[in-house]
Amino acid sequence: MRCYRAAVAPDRRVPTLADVARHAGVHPATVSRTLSRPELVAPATRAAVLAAVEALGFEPNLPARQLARGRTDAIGVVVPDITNPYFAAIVRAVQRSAHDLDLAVLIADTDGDPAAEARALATLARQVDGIVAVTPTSEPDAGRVPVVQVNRRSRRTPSVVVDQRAVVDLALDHLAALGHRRIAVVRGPGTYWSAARRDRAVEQRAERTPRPKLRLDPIGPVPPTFAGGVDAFAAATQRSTAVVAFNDLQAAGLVVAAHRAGVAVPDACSVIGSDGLDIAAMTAPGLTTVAAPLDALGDIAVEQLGALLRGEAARGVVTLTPTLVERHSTAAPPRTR
Amino acid sequence: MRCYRAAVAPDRRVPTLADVARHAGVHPATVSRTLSRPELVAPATRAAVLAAVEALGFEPNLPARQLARGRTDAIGVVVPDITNPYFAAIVRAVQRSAHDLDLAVLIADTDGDPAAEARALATLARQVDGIVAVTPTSEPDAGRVPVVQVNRRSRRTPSVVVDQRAVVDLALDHLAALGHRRIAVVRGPGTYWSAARRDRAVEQRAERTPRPKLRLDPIGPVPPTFAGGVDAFAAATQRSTAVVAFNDLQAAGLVVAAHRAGVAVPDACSVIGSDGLDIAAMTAPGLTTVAAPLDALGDIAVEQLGALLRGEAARGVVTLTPTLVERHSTAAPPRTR
DNA sequence: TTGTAGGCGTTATCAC
DNA sequence: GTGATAACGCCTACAA
Repeated sequence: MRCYRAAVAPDRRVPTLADVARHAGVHPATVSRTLSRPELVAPATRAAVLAAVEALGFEPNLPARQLARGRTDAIGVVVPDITNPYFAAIVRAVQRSAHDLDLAVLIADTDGDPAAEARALATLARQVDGIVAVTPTSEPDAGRVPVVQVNRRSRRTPSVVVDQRAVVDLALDHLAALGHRRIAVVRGPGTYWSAARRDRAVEQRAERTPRPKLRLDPIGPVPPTFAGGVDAFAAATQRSTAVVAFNDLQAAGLVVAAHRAGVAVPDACSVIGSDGLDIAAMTAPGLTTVAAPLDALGDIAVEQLGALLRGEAARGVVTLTPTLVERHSTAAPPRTR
Repeated sequence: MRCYRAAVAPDRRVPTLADVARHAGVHPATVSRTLSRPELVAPATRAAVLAAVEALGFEPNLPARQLARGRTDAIGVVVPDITNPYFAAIVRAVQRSAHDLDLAVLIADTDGDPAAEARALATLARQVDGIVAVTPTSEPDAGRVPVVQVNRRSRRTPSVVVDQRAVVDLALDHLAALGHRRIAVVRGPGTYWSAARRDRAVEQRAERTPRPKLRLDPIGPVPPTFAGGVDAFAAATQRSTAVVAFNDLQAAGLVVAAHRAGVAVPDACSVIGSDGLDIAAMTAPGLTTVAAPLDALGDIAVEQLGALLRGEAARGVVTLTPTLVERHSTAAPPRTR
């Protein structure tokens, strides 16, 4: 069996600023300046320095730079589960935006465990300048570094959230327009900030009683997973002609459970999801869903964090508006046909 | 609107080793020792130091430590797209294993762009001790830091791969046992190492002609996506009674396309996926699939990298064996019923 | 425009 | 067992 070893440079250690300076015949400080503030250095020396940098293949040692500068130029992002497409989408957006700001991204996956979350925060806090926390179930405390929260608002930190009332209205208005009058609304976990928020929106909607008047059946709380959706199907379709899921995973579960039960979607039962994940397009029929602006969620979180890092004030709470994506899991209720 | 600023400690700067030393009435070196090699310090002093650490809320400055130690205790992982559940699963595994080794994880998402990939590698290489590269389309060159590749073998670096021949055999044997004799095999992108590998396995299988003799229809190359699967459906079912997809995303697309075309799965057409993602359980019918040991892929990659970092030799190539997960997208071909 | 010098916070090698 | 001291590699007033 072939074996491999770390490719240790056989003789030459990695070049430092001093090496470059020697090679270019200038002082180390000049090299440093050439790299960080080129405009402060004469074109001729600059060229010489850059040539030397090139020749030696010099790359600044980041820990040294971080130590001297007092910052890491990295941010952390903590999510419960990176394999959940919802969080993956946010992480991707964060990663991109951070990259545009020349910030590295450290990631921590907490498995949804509050203890792991606290640990992750503490660990991250020591090696990044700021943190984007996507922690549905608990409020993060990162100690010294600034935090921006996604999908949870708090008094202590800026945050960017999705307007849950708009989610509810978009879903219910759509179903109402199709002719549904009795609608099951699947609740998310009681521990989720956004679920609590949505519950309230549903209650308020019931109180506001806009026309047409809807009868709303709260179901659950139900885990925000595919399995949760499967399990909730029976209860959800007991009395209602349509179901609003807490998220797309649940909605996909509902659709599959309907299929198994021989219930036609959307003809016998409408299902509407939430989040607008890619998988919503991958069910049969394709899922009508209330799409959250996932990229924007991440982008704005990073933007806010960037402002904080520059010492600027960040807006307290940014509320993003969802949009309805119509596919084929919703239609008029059976009796009106 | 409420505004927030970075929580700058109003008066007290963050405590350093020297502060702790002063507080405990010992020399800074003793504090350092207490933290990194407690067994070398007298119990009494140790207690005093730890008390001081506690009292001041001291946490070592990582960049300083990294500079002094000459290592970062972090690894990087680069993937084409973190929102692809396949890569997300690997990242999760990497993240966990790394955590167990007290290594932080930096993540880079390259969007499948080779240029971005090279950039990501270069950037990562400067801030981590090693890299796990999941780059299906190209061979990474990270310069000075050791690299372990996932799902691609190379002469230069250790790697951990899935046995593509076993994937092919598992899928074809399963279909053959059900009675299928003419089977479409959807090819992955020509740029993927694993796709090339699988193509070869398919060819070899055709040559080996085990009984029963199968007629294999290669389809594509087809993008390894849901849309790719949808598009490939017509061609794949032209002449065959079963389709082997390149991965689960494609398989899900095939199933949905079948549904749209009014073709019953598995009664009229069997579909088998590959990878064993969560979404394979989320289609209707549930996807029979050849599951790759995704967690093991990540775990072993980190393990190998860990060995490299400790200066030990790593095994050259670790080949992992997939397993068949039977669900409900495969059945006997129509004519045998 | 460039050089000087001190410091960033920790570790490691010595003596004591 | 503990203290002194010199790196680690870079940055940045400040001086020239």
